[in-house]
Amino acid sequence: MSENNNATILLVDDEPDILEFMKYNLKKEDYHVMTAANGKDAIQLAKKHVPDLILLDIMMPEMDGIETCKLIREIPALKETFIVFLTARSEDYSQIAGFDAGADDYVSKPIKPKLLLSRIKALLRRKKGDTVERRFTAGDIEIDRDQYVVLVKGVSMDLPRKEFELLSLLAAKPGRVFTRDEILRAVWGNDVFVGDRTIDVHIRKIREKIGEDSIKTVKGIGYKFEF
Amino acid sequence: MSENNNATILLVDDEPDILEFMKYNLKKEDYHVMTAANGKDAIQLAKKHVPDLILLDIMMPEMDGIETCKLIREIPALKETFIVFLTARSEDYSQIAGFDAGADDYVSKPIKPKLLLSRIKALLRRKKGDTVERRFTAGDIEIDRDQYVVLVKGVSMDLPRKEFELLSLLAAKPGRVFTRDEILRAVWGNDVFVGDRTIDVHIRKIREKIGEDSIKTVKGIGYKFEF
DNA sequence: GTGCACATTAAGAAATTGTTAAACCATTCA
DNA sequence: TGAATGGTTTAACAATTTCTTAATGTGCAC
Repeated sequence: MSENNNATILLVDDEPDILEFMKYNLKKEDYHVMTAANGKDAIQLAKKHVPDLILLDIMMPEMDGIETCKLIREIPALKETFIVFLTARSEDYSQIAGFDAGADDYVSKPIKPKLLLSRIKALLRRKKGDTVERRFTAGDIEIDRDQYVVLVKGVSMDLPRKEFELLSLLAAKPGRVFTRDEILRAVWGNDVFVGDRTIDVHIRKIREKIGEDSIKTVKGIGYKFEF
Repeated sequence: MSENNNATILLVDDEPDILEFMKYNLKKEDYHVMTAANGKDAIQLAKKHVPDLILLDIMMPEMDGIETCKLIREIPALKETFIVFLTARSEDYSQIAGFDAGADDYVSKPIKPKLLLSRIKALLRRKKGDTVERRFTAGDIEIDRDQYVVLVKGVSMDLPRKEFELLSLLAAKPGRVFTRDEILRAVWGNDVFVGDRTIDVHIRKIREKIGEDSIKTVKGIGYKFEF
């Protein structure tokens, strides 16, 4: 059974067979798929229907993947879009200069559907441009994203994922109020819908663990972290 | 019981009370402690008896911590020395520009001995400018990548390749969480994809051999090595 | 008092990891 | 070549943890 992946993926490759093959595999996973046979078409399409992720073959006649990638990166509307390069196996990771061009990942041919899908999933899970501090302090709590722990007055405790992300979000900007919508988008992602009370429950658990008045309720708006 | 910390630490602070307090705590842990009340003296001392780590108060009359730090960083003999800033709570992490000046870490006042000590330990554990150590120790396991051997409490045991690489990866950065994706790429390579449970099985075997709680599960994220 | 927004709790759903055994694979050795 | 061996991966299922929901309570504003 496939999950609900409503993300849109743009496939760019000059070989129709590969295009078909990948399209088949992606559709099976409920992704919305668009295809283009060259860089120029790809850019046109991407501008029109902004995709969440672009799978870009490196070797293409006329405009190659690197070139296409650079052009895409200059389009403001596509700032949030992930770009994954498809490379021939022989090409070396460090050689391809794909990352300089603005790629987020690369997968080498021949394509293994399972690998490709897991990579796509991993990318879509994280949000673009999320340059969060790896470690910061707020009052007497300290958050270390590398270790995935929060220290309360120097004592380490580990919160489960949602609690950690939620606290992390609030504590990163002490005093600033986050609306429920903001919290939802940041912690749960753009296309996840959970009940109204779900956030409350997580807040409750955090308060239980790090102190009742660490997180303040701003009625009608949302929550904020204060110290 | 304190371990054998023969590292030398230079304490720099203009407040005698704080100096005493920290000296007491560090000595209790068997560190060799030197103190200085201002930046100038600190530099003199550091040149003479090269310390492993310098604890440097930011706010000091005459020459402040930042300035002192910059000067220290220009002394070749102190290239390997870690510098940790002591900041007042209110000062913001990003504002202090301490990292630009060449600091390796910072701890905010009021000083909590436990936190401070754990930071110091963490720093001293890794050697300055280390990429992938060929040989390193983490808790009571010791890994020698050249000989492909791991010693547990001094007893050598040979793990098969995958287990060795996996343990090696985690133990090289104690405390830091590695996601399954990261582990896959590091141990199996970028192009290989193995089933979801494969990593678990290897983790299990490692735990069997070097102790159940050597590797900690961080649900929803990955694994980390701790001691 | 009524309505609205949030708080609390406990239960069951969902997701993730643990465990085991067996299949698979490559290499060595007779 | 063909067992034998040790290592790796898979698959099935168990165990566990985390998440979400739903029901109910509380307090404040109008």
